[in-house]
Amino acid sequence: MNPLVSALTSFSNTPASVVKELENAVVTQSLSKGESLLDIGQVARKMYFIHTGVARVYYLKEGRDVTDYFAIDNQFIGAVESLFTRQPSQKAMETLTETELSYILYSDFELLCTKHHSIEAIGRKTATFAFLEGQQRIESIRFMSAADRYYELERKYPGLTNRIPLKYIASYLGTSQVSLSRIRAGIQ
Amino acid sequence: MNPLVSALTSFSNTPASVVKELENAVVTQSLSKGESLLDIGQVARKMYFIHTGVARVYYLKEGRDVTDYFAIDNQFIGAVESLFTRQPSQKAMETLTETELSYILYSDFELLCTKHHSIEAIGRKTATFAFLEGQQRIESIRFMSAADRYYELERKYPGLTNRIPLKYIASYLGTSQVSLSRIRAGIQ
DNA sequence: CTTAGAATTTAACACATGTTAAAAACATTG
DNA sequence: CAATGTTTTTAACATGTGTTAAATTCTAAG
Repeated sequence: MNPLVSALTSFSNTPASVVKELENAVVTQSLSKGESLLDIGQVARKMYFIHTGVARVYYLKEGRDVTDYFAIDNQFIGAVESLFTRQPSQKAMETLTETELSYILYSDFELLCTKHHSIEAIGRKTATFAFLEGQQRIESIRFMSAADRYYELERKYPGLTNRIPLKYIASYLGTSQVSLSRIRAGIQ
Repeated sequence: MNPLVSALTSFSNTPASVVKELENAVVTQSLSKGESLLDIGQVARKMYFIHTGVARVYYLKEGRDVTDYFAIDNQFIGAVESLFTRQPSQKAMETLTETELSYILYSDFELLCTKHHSIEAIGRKTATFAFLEGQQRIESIRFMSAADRYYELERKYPGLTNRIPLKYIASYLGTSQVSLSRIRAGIQ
């Protein structure tokens, strides 16, 4: 089964016929490093799911490149605000390594939600799950130091910090490259 | 119509019979200032909706009282992690003023989700909306100063800062009471 | 292997914000 | 209207982190 479909349907029991409809709506792609998945100003239309590789969502804040988050392994990635609101995205997405991924058009997903209660249930659970992840992010930003967030990132994604430039890590952690360097040196 | 029901059904078209089922599941209460809606360690079971008054979600972080967020006017409030995960809540809830509110048992809401596709759709949209609000909170924590967040709070809830103790505001804004005082004094 | 460019670390300084503690302002109650 | 306790502000100091810029290390191409 397609990894995206399998991730979605793991949230809920889904009739085989409905799974098949989902499968039909999903597209799989191989991309090389540094390819754009979405540019700033475009309306996002696709929910991506990374099979292998690393991608990031980023944006420009007062001229500076800020990484919003990374997706790796078996994770969803999308410019979620733009997907939901259908407004031009403030955020862009790109691959940071060679990447194998799938996507589904969000409009197709919504059609399937309306058509099948079981998909709607998946949608609710997925959104709920995403909400909880957001809450955890809020907690970690509010109460963990940049150092702690770095160690947490290391723990969660061992080796990531050697695979991609540290400037992306620094802005993701909400700190400067210099401070990240001090953290890595153990200076504090 | 009950304000909680009306807030939920505003997200989506809902058959009158289903609305009636929702109404039957909702309870309305009047509470005085300083009443507990949930204690730390309890499993949250209720989604609250404030008609009038102010309530807050808070928790203890290293012995200190930290306000997670406020609810006021026509807003939902709940210990959402605990509701969703059914684990004992790290967070507590209390009223800060006299409060008129409604609640629905989350288990009842989930039953209605399973029973009616239209409620499931409301659930998905509610969760999506909550997710987007969380994302905005993340942005404001990451990129706005405590001063800016204070002015934003003033703008969004005029007069709130005169209705409730500043220590709650300070911890909500993620700053100290002393810094908040400096902000209010315009010192910076 | 050499060299140019990028990425990372180190250095030096400025400054915003936290901390503790005291003072002032405000609220509440007898 | 005192008197007491609570809330808010002010003061003084320490420190962590951002900034700019230079030094070093790493990477990749010729």
